[in-house]
Amino acid sequence: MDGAPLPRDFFDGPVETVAPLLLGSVLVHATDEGTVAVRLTEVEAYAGPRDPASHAYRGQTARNAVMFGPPGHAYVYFTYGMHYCANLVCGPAGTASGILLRAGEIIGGEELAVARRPRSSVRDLARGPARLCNALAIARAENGLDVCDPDSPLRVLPGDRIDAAAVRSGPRVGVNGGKDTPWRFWIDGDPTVSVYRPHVPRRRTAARP
DNA sequence: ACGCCGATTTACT
DNA sequence: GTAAATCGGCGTG
Repeated sequence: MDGAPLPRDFFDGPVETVAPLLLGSVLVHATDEGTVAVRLTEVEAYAGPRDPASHAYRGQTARNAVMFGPPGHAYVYFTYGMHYCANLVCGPAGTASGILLRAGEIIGGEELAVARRPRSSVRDLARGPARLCNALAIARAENGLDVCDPDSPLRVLPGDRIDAAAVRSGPRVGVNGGKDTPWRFWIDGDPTVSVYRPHVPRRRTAARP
């Protein structure tokens, strides 16, 4: 897995424009265990403070601070008490927009990815945002890394160009606000695209008599 | 095939 | 207190 990462200006544009162009690109994470690479097949765009579904909607906090920084950096957040999800910051600094990496196909280091996720089939290794982070060992330590830096352990490399006709879009997964915004993008027919689950409010888990 | 549920942190009301 | 950019296990059909 070699070659120059995507240039920073690739990410320096409207997030909903950049997100579909990111499909087919390759995210690489090198650790002391080895290197795993994933070809991105599904992403979601989140705009800044004007997008009710975005973590930046209510302004800057300690968690989302990276979103307010320069483009081309990884915003990794922890959710549901156990999972990590990764975004790539987009647009000019301060725009606070990001592209959630929802799914991909493992194209390098499959053995290591399987070792990290022994219960998953090969197809499921990075099929879902938290699974993708798990397979690539992306966690808190990777928050803020520059994916355009050739020396960074976490990088994004250009991939084969995806024909625009092969890119499909639809509503984002698991979000309440902005359901009418079709900012989920995926490669049509790719088996590693996550299964679409419409948002269903979960019943409260609290207070039982 | 599908539905329910628990795990358990973070941010916000 | 409670919902959240989730996942895997276990139940039922």
